[in-house]
Amino acid sequence: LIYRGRRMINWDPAAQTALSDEEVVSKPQKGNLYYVRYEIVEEPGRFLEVATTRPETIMADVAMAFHPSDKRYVDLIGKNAWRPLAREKIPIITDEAIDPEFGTGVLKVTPAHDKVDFEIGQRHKLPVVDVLHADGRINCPAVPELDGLDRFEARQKAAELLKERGLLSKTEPYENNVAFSDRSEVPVEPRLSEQWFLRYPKTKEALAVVREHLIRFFPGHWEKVYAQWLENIQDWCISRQIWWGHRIPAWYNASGEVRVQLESPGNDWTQDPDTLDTWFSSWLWAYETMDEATRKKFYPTSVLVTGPDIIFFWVARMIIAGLEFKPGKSEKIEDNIPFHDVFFTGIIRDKQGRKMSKSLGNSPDPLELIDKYGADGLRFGLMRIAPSGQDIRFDEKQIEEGRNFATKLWNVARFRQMHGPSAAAPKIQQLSIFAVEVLARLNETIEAIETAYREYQFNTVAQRLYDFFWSDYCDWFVEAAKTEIFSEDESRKKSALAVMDYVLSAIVRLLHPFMPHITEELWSLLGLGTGSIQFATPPKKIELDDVDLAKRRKLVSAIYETVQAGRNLRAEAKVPSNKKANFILRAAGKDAVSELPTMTRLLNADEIKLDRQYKAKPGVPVAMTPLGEIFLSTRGTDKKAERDRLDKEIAKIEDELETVKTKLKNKSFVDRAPAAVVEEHRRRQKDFTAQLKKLKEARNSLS
RNA sequence: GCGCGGUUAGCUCAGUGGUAGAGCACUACCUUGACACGGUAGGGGUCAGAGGUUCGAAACCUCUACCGCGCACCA
Repeated sequence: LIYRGRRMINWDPAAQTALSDEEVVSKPQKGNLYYVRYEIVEEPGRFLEVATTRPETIMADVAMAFHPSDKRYVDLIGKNAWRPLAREKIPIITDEAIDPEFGTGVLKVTPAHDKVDFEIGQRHKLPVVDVLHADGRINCPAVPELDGLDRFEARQKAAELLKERGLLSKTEPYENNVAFSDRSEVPVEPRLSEQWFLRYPKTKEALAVVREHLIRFFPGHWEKVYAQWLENIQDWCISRQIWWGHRIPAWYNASGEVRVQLESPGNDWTQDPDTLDTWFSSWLWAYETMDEATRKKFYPTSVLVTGPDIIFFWVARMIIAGLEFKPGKSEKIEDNIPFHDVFFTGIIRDKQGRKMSKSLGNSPDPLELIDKYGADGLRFGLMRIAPSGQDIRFDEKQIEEGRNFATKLWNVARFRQMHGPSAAAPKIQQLSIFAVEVLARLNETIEAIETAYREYQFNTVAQRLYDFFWSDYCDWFVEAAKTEIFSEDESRKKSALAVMDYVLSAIVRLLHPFMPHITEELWSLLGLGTGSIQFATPPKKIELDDVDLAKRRKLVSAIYETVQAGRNLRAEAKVPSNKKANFILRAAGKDAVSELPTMTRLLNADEIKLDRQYKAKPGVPVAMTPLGEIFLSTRGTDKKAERDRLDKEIAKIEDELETVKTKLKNKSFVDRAPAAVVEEHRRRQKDFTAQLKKLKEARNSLS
């Protein structure tokens, strides 16, 4: 598997070490394309022109080449050209690797400094002439003007030399991709060098365990990236000419023998001075962190959480290492894989979409963010915007939302604390319909969260908790429950507080992974762990089957809708928020009678009069609700304003009615759509028609 | 060149076939007995474009455009 060999590798001239393919990144670079003339030895005065970006390596040219089918140069096959720097005869050959479309269709073959050229050299048994030092300076005493110069200075100088000699016909600006060292950020040199390599074992198995989902990737599309890498995998150059890292356990003696072992074989042996690629050490991490006996038994990791940028460096290699090297390897392949799930996080980018980096200085300081928004605010804000597998565009606004959420949580707890102890857990049948509603929604939230957790959708978990807490709990339940909390009836009050506690404790526990500090604090401050209600961790869905759940929930949503319609009337009629208003409800049934006090509170009303016979004066603002018509009796009559409002409302509903009608007239829809969908449309048609009739009556009374 | 994402409100983004959503920003009203880091109401979208599948498409399929990323090439 592991061998030492002399091959073309990626060389970092700044760090002066070999690199693996994964440590090389290509970047577009602006440069020049130099058109250089090589004189034909056999035909003085005739020149072969070649386009190159690297005139400083001309001294290392060992041949000129073009594509065998290229008719322009056929007569030159077998002839020679004069190398213009370090003048020497070099053969003219043909090779399939040359692209006739590029430049002049002629390539200068420089096996020492280019991978493709090296391969051409091998095919044609050409020599390798190396004209670079390890640090990237020119090594060519034959051309004293260039010898010792840095490769980039030499490029300029070489072009000047050629120009002086009339061998440079033109220079064009040119942009190409240049391979850079990820480590030193300088262009890499392809270099023939003696290094240690690994021929990857178990690549087929590594592909299979992911394809067959013994290891699952989240999100799944990274499987394809992983597969693509494994399918095109090349041997891994594992030796580094740097001093930090594990020293390579290879020993040499004077007669050229090599031994690979941990201990020195004897005095006349010297150890390889090189170290191992840091990832060659890291890929053993899954089991090598444990002692000898333990690592034979199991892997401690079930889930690997990491960034997709190290899928090749680490994830893929850990899988391979597990399959090949796991101590106490089992017959069963699933026992040898180092983890079962891999969760790829997004990479946090700045507002412009750039990766955060020290050199750009675009990373926010976490400590400053914590100062401003709190540790929990930061954590929650981040979790809520962490989309599965997408990169995250960082915006401080989103952390601010996290802080606001934490403040909201703190404040509702403070409100709760002002109202003393709660009762023992009340029977479901005795709860208000609003309490039943919030408990039902808590159940739905718990269910949704569990599903999301299973798929590592942490943003969904955070979002569901955010919505449930802020909207269902604070905006609706707590506001509705104030009727009972502020009532004289102690038992009703305590029973409402008990539900507040129950739901709040569930919220605190569900939020704990996202906001550990504030939830811990509230848990003890509010005594949520010591009350009379027994709490399950994690919170379980509460049993609601024994009440007439659907009926109660339908009434709650009718009430909430009516409240919203009433609030809208207030706002439209410009009744200031701090002024009490009066409403009249012309309702068909009496379901809502017992809930009028709560509706009155939610509407900031003096009273809501239930009047089945109410004859509205023309111009009294009215809205249609599931409970009936609600009138805003506070504002006398402004016929014009009311007419405009009704017209707008009528137009809106007519529009929706039209959509529904069209669908129901469509025979294929009625025949083919699921019965429930058709039923839903029929119900809406009925509702809209009824609403429209009443709205039009009100409208007509105004004209 | 091959592959993977993306394109939804001014901004950042949710949304896996059935009435287009959230937060911020914006407009109006409000410091009312938890909260102005707040409450209530409202305005704002032919869901990048074209074609197809379907009773029905933001969603599924095909193509195109643009943005981002990876791999390969890069004389």
